[in-house]
Amino acid sequence: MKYQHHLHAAGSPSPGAPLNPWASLPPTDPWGMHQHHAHAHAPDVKPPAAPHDHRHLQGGWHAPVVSAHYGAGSPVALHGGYPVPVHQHHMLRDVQPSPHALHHHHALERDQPEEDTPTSDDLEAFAKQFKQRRIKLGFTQADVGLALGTLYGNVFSQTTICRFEALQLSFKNMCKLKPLLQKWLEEADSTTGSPTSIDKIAAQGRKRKKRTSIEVSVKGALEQHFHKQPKPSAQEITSLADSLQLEKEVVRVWFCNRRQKEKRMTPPNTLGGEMLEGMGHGHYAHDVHGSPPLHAHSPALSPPHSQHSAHAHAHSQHAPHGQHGQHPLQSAHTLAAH
DNA sequence: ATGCATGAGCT
DNA sequence: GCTCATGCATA
Repeated sequence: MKYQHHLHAAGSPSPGAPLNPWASLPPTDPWGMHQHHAHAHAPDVKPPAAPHDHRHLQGGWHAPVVSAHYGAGSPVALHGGYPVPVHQHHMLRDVQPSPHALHHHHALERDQPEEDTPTSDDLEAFAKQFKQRRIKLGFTQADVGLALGTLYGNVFSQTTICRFEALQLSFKNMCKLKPLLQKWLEEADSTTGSPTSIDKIAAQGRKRKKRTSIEVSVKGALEQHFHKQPKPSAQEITSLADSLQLEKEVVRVWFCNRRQKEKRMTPPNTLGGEMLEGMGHGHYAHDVHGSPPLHAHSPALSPPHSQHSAHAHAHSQHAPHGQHGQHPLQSAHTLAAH
């Protein structure tokens, strides 16, 4: 029960959407934020008012109610505060279509596939195109994230932009972000040459747990268990955590994150070291950095079929398997010294 | 570029 | 307690 319910409105984010009237911050701040500006430029910004305004994502992200007093008065304030090589616009919009971009339509203008749900291939093509142009224009992933906030009210981190470009988000998530990035691309394109600096506010102050680093050997053990039981019970987690000498919470989160990975568009390689036998040369099924061969229908890949049943019950939680059997074989290797 | 983490929203 | 979107911190 995930996708079915509310179908996203990814198709039309209504380009004509009025610019957000920057609202003011709500009095309630779950974030102990109140920190003065961190001049220069903070690594990233996080609107204190709405960390991530998910009030109801995918139902069609609504308008921005983000707060933030970005000193941006202009609708188009990009650049984060570093020299931006202002390039001239040129470049065609057409950038190497996928070898299989066969749309019996016109091979031209393949921006908005139709008006609704894009296909995995559309996303893949767009992501690639996006990255290319972004770079040509001289923007970093962080810049784009910020610009989106200034432009539409939804700020995103470098991480998210990066993951979008690498197709490391769920299909649904990709669909949600595409329209925004697409719009940004247009804006950035027509604005090539109007550097506007904005202020970033540094809202931080949250006490985040220090990232616990899990040893490789331990990760291997976790991977192994994951293959046997992707969704261990609380009890199993406890004992597993115990035997691995990790906090239960850490283990629980690890599994959650691991599961999420399985659902990305670009599936993780759960390869052990099993393919080293027999073949003296390792040749992976696919190149992680070159041409993503993501073509098998993975759970996250299957676009929500144009089904408009207002009721859900078919839960797609399933585990379609099909490409699922990536082989558990994970060498446990060395013991963990601790 | 990614690993671990937080949190909203559901169940 | 899970899923999902998202990001700080880090490699």
